[in-house]
Amino acid sequence: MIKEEIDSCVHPLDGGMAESDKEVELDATKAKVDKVRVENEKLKLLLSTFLTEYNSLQMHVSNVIRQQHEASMKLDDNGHEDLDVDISLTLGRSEQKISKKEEQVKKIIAENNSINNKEGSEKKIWAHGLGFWIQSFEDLDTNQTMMLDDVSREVKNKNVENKCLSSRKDVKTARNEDQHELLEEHEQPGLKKTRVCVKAPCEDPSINDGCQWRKYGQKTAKTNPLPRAYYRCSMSSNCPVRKQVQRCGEDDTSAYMTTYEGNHDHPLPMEATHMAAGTSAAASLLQSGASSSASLSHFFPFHHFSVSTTNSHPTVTLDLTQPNYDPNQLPNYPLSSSSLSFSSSGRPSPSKSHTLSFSGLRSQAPMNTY
DNA sequence: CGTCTTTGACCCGCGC
DNA sequence: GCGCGGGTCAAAGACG
Repeated sequence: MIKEEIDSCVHPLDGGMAESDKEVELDATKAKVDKVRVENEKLKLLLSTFLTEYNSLQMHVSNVIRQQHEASMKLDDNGHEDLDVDISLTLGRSEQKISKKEEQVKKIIAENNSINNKEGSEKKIWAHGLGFWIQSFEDLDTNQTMMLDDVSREVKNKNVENKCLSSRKDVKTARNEDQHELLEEHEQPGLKKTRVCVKAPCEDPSINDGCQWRKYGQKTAKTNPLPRAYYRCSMSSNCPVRKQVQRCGEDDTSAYMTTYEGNHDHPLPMEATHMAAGTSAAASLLQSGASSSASLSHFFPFHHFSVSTTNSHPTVTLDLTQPNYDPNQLPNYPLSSSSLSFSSSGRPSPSKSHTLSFSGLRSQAPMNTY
C-alpha cells in the first residue's frame, strides 16, 4: 500500500490504467520468478540425484575392485608379501617376470599402504599402462606416485650413467643391448613389444594425445606411398615410447593410423592417461589372451578393433573411424561410456594440434579419476 | 640461443 | 651371402 502511494507520488501524471498495468506486470514478473524458482528446485533435485548415483556407482566400482583383489589373493597360493598393488598394466610388458625395480617399487607401496591402513585410510595404487602409475579414486596421494616415479627414474639414470661409450657404433650397440635386456626382462621370448594402433578420423596428423612428441624421422614405405612419420616422447629425455603416424590411404585422407610402442618413464598429463588407459587396456587384453574379437568387444563395446601379430609384434588396432555403437548394449555396460573427442588448440600449423582422448574403457585398466 | 623439423645416410633384421 | 625395406641417426636449416 505504501509502495503504491509512493508510486503515485513519483508518477503523479500516471493514470489508474498505468497502475493496473504495473500491477499486472508485477504479477507476471512474480510468476516468472516463481517459475524460475521451481525450475531451480528441480535442477537441484536432479543434481542431487546425479550425485547420489555417482556416489553409488563409485561404491559399486570400489566393491568390484575389492572383490577382484580378494579373489586374486585367494588364488595366490604362494602367500607372498601382502601387497595392495593389484594391477600393473604396462604396455609391452609381461607380468610373468617382475624386475627388481618393480619389486622395489611394490615393496615401497606395500609399506606405505600398511602405514595408511593403520590410519584407517584404505588406499590402492594402480600401475597403468605406458608406464604410468596412478592410484585408485578412493584416495589420491601424489607423494606416493612421485616416489614411484623417482625410483623408476633413479634406476634408469643409473643404467644410463653406467654406459660410457665413445663411438656411434658403440652407442647403437648399447641401445640394442638395452632393448634386448628390456625384451629379456619384460617380454616373452620370441615376442616383441606390444603395439597399439589407433585409427582415428582427423584432418591433422599431429594428434595431441597429451604427450609431447618430437619427430625424428619420416619414411615412405613401399606398401604405402604416403609418408610415415616417426615420433618419440620428449617429455623425458630417456622416455622410450615411440609412435608412428601414417595416413591410412590416398582415398582416405581424413583418417590417420597412430601406432604406440613402449612405456613412459615419467608421469603423464591427464589427457595422456586417458589415452594410456585405452591403449594399455588393449595391450593387456592382448597379453592376457583375449585375442578373439568377441572377448575384446566385451571390453570395447563401442569401437571396431582387431588383433594381429605381424613380425612377432602383437598389435591391437582400435578403429575409431567406425563406431560400433549399439544402444541396446548400454544396460550390459553400466560402467562404460567409451568416447572419443577431438579439440583443436587453434594454434597455427605445424603447431596446430588436436586432442585425442578415451574415457570410461571397461577393462582391467582402472578409470582415472582426479 | 634453444628447440623442433627435415632429410639423406646408415644400420639391422628378414626373406630368398 | 645378398638385397630389400623399415627404423633410426644426426647434421643442417627453420622458427620463435
